Amino acid sequence: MTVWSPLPREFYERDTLTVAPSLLGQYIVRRLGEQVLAGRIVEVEAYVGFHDQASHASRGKTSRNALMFGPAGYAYIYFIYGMYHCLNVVTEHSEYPAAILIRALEPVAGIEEMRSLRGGVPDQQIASGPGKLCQALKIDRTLNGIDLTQPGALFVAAGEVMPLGKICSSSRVGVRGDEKALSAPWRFFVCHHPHLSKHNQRT
DNA sequence: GGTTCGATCCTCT
DNA sequence: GAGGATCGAACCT
Repeated sequence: MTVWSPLPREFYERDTLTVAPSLLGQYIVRRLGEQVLAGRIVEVEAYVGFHDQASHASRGKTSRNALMFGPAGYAYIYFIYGMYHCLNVVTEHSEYPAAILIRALEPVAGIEEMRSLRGGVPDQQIASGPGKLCQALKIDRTLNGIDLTQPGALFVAAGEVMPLGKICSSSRVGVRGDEKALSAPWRFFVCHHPHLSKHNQRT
């Protein structure tokens, strides 16, 4: 049985564009009673600061995005398009809005349950997208604000360090905003990994 | 109180 | 590649 050891808060209190690629290779762990579901992070996106037009924080602090303005190491989970949830980890310090969207996982534990939650799609599609991985791990707004540094129902556990040479980046997916927001290469992923979301993979 | 629309995904063409 | 699903937050009036 694998021991899942949560990453400390200090991990998230660094510059968001440093934390984002560092999350690749770490694990998202979801506990459902006795059962443990887990996946290796293979794709993320950074949303940083007051003026990132792609970020929910760009229009100021609201009840929805308040967590982004809070301390690091907590989950910011929101409901989107009437049917999906997205999981973010909050970074940096209080009163500065920053978070990292978890976009894709490679399932590593509880795969049978994840398959079932996803309706039996091929394994490479179980968690290959932000909405999909929330389905696969049974993540919804009831987990919004949970402390990801504590070994509870949802946390991030230490994995292996991803070699720099295996990390690729690109512009972010599905965002709107000014030229800067559209062109910023703030999507990070494991190059050529089979469990990525379906998008162009330029380096 | 009404309208708009989204950090998505699936299905159909 | 286009369109629909489906609903709550945000932003009007």
